[in-house]
Amino acid sequence: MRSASDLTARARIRDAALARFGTDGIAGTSVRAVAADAGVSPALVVHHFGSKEGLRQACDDYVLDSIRSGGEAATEALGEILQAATPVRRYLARALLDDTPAAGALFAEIVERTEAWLATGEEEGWVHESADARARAVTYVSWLLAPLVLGDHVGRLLGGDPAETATAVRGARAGLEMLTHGLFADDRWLAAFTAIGERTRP
Amino acid sequence: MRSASDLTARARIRDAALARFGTDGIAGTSVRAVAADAGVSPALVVHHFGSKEGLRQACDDYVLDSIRSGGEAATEALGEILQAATPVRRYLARALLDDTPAAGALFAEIVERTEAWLATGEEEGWVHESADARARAVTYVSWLLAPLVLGDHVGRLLGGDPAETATAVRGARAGLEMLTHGLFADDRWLAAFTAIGERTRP
DNA sequence: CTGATTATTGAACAGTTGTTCAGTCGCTGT
DNA sequence: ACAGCGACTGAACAACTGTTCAATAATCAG
Repeated sequence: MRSASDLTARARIRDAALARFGTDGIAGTSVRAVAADAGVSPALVVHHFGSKEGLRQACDDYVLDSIRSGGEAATEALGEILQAATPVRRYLARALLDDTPAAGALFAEIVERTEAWLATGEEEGWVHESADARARAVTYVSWLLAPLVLGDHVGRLLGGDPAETATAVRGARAGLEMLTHGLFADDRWLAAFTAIGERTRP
Repeated sequence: MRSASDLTARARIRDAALARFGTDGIAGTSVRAVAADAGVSPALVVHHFGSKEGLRQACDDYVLDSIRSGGEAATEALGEILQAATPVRRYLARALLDDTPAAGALFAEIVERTEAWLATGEEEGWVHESADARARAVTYVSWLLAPLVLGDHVGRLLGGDPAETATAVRGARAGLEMLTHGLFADDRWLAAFTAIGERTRP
């Protein structure tokens, strides 16, 4: 019933909320603004979603479903995210920063998948071994999401439109370069940081 | 005059705003809440800062000064940021997402410094060469800031308190590992992405 | 067609928002 | 002592907030 008629006012409200929440933040968006964007009355928003919080949860669910149904492998999921519609990206970034339960679950889920994926890579020999597989997976995922959250700044400095696919690809390629050939030619920084780690837990 | 008496009500208001803005977002924070945290009347905060926007700009300036005066080299600046007081970190993350002019300037500034720093490294031989130095610098900086913006999620999955220094060090070490030895043992992903880049601009 | 269920609205509510203003307090220079 | 000045406040303002509710329009089963 829901997915059958997804061009209804309900869907329009959700899309409007997604865009506005992503642009202005959840707290910075009024129900009236969402209603105006969707071309309906504020009362209809409440009728369909119960409350503003309900509307936010509906956005959470929609974004989660969009991403989960996107790709199976973690890397493909990343590609989907990067090329997904901009409103979804922006909303996801907001949700991650606002520490929405759904966003937290999604982050944990991606980390889980990534850790398994990297473990497979280790077994098959195309991923280097790590001293701390968990921390590596978490850091890797946070790096994947970084251009998503900081998209505006990254895009601005890379010249093109932040929403432009070419800009995202350019940044991602530079990242893969670092992840493949490494950035530092010797281990001076790694050694220094390892020393700090030892000093923290003597 | 300002720095002379930095324990005044004005400073207390700024600190309270920094914390509240970082936690609840700027739009989600009321002047009354800031005033209550600082133990003053709402009228006093507008007396000192003109408006809520003025208060936000004062926070911007304060954070920028804190970071700029921190370290000279980019890496040291990073260390300062990571170990800086949590409210400043949170506020900076919010400002980056809200696309504050000051935050944009700071991001550009860090990228500039980092690009120069990496160029020096290339000359001195401890940084690998890159096909796109600019994109690499931008991506590298966004990776540096990622755990800052996603601090809550990262910290949660790394077990410890997100504000705990040890947790941040653990994640940073895993990152340096990837940047030193690389993550991928062969260039299958890099080749694939380079192909995508070529396909985007034929 | 009738009846019932759903979609949709306008008006209104109580509370919160940022901001204003007249006025009080405490200090400092003369 | 007294005038001046900045820190500081309580009360109030208009605008906006999320939400409620009765009433209307549309849809659909029988």
